Amino acid sequence: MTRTPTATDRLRHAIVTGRLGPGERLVELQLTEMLDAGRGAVRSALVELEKEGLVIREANRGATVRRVSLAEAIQITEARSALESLVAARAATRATPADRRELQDLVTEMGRTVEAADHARYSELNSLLHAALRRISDHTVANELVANLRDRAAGHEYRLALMPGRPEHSLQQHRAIVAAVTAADPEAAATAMAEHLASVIDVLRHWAQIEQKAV
Amino acid sequence: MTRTPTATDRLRHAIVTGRLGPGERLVELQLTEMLDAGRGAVRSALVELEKEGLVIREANRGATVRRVSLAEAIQITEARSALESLVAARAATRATPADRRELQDLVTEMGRTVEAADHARYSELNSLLHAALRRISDHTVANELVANLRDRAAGHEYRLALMPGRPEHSLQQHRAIVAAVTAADPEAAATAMAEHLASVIDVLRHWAQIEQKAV
DNA sequence: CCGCTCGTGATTGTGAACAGTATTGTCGAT
DNA sequence: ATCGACAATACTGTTCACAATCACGAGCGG
Repeated sequence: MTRTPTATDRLRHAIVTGRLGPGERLVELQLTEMLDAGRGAVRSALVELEKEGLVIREANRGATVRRVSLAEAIQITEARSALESLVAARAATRATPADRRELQDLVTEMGRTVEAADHARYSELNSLLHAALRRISDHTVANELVANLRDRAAGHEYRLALMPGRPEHSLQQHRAIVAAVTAADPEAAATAMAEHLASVIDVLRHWAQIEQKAV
Repeated sequence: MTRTPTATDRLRHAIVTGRLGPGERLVELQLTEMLDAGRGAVRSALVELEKEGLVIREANRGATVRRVSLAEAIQITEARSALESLVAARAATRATPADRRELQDLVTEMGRTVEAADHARYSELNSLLHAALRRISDHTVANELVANLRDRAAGHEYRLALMPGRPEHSLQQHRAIVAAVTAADPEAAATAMAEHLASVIDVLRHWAQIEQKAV
């Protein structure tokens, strides 16, 4: 029984997938037909998504899709790094033999997709791997926060996989994470995860410099 | 011009200060007079506070103040630990001389209150110190998350200061944090903060065991 | 030609009424 | 006395209309 997605879910999806671009105006009346919901539900959705950091609302001036700057994307990833390190450490202490198998299977398939240069599938496996770690960690609070942070930075992360040489780099880091988790070594898992996200942050910083030059 | 607190702010305050206890029913019509706001604003406040984890809403059954178990309080503090370590590290790299002075003044006053056994003032200084670190860190994303986590666990933290011997212990840890920050040593600041919150978690775990025996 | 004021349209904010749903209390049968 | 059906109640969820506010542009004076 997978309950039907709420208006909030649909609106969130439209934003993180980019169907509604940054800065786009969100007029309540328009959203009622787009989401097929009453104005009350739409208002509620806007309030929720504002709390999630996906939307900005100004009094009497309406809501817009939030523009997240590169500087903010870096902060988001830093926070994610702190939390996902915790998640990885916990996963290392809690993973069952079946879990370890699953993680290893995921990285081996990631290796194949890197060879095949299948970016879309790689990105998907990437998500699956992180999701698996979150499930194994069973840390409700951290998982909720991480999920939110991921959504917020979605607009900036999608181009990561397209960077030349990046998948190989990323693959190695994921191997290190999974190795630490399967070895039940929480400290190593945390540092491996931190290093992985630190390298993501490096890329973002690099882009930030380019962007500044362009202006 | 400090803008007047919204209905959401007032309701949040009532919950974190314990004026509305865990499990208490939140009837919209009652809240309209308690907060002096329309039902729309009350609804919006409930949605927001649900996102903040302070309130639970069930369809057609109304909202209640969320009960946070000790196990959850531990998770919350773990997540806070991860994020506040990041905050402390950033504060260490960004603190100005004036900031360092302010931090040192705070710990010396904390020392005096410990001698005087002034629990209330100590708790207040504790908050001020953490708040100062957050301000100095200038890490919007992490600060927002930490503020939220702090509110969530508020119901469990208030009794920490009453534990015998705890203030002395806590004071030492805060000294270590401030020392690392003033020394501009981010790694040391992060680990000092992590140790501080680890000891808080230890106390919570200790309580959890007692609680289990009591059942 | 520039700046200011004032109207107008669009959109949010709010209050009231109504409908839908869970809960509680009551009555009757066994 | 206990249980089940059923009515009464209390609340939430939704809709509607209207008031409040802001952005934009026209008109006017300098």
